Amino acid sequence: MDNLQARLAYAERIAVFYEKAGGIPRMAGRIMGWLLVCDPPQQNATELAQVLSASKGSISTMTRWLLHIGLINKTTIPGERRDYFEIREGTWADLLAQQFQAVGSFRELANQGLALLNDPKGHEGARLREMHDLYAFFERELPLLIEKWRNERKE
Amino acid sequence: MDNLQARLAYAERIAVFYEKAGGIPRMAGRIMGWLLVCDPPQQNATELAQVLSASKGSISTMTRWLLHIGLINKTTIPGERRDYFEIREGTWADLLAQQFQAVGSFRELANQGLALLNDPKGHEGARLREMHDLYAFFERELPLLIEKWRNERKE
DNA sequence: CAGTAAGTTCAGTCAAGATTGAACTGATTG
DNA sequence: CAATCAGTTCAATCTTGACTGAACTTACTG
Repeated sequence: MDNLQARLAYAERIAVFYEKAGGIPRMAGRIMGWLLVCDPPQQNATELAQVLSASKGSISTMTRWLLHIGLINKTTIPGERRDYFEIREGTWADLLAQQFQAVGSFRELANQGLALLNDPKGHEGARLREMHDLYAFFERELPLLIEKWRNERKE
Repeated sequence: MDNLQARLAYAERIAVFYEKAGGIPRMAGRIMGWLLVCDPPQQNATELAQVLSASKGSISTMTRWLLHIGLINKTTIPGERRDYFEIREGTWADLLAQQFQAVGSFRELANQGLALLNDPKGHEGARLREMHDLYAFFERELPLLIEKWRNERKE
């Protein structure tokens, strides 16, 4: 690999981004970033710890977490006892779909708020009704969009 | 207000949610939550500090931030020198639109990653191409959705 | 102009959570 | 069985950033 430094810097940029945007721990973001540009695409824990200058401990914790979230795969090569990690195919659509789930919770939260008001249908409830209607709209539409994407992709 | 405690608990729930989902500071979330269910919908800094058991300092910092982001309005009642804060109308659509902006940045990040590879169009680039295509798709579609919402709303 | 009320700023404190490092388990190999 | 390697766990440390409280600015009011 010629441009190791550039790729590492890239992994770092990915990490910073995901930290801000999605609340993903820095080190987990580094792993994701590195797995996006490393060669070969499969890497074991020791390699990750070395190239990212991280402890085995945090690699272990974060890979477990990334597996749990479903962003990476753990594979083993027959005859080897090391575990290899790689970006899971379809990760991104799933990740977005998961983030979109929050929309449903917000719609629900708006409902709970309306239940607290004396006159939910009156002027007092306008703030929460706007919130509710918007989130309900997106709760309906976003899954359709993801569907559309998956169909376009298949062709 | 009869159910003060319930409304405060609600503000807290909103705060926790936004903290997880969007990286919004806890106290800013409390202010948003409270402004959603308080009566009247306008509240001044002193009232906020009192009801939320917070220091004037953090109220000042967080209201400034919320104003900057555009989630609330600052209004003044003629003849009074206090500032009143309220949820801005159209806040939610704007907030979503803003969060959707991140999608564009991700598409851009994917591009930068592809530029690092020796053979972006080959097998090596498959991971990043998937990321790129998905985000490009949503970068195109999401603004249309918001548009659609705004139109539906107007009618 | 003194007094008071509203709001801002900022240095210091505190808490949450990421990261490390060392001790551990378990599997493999000579 | 001793030695080594891969990986996990967890207590301790370190970092980041929210929050407070006190000193300050500004503006109104008698």
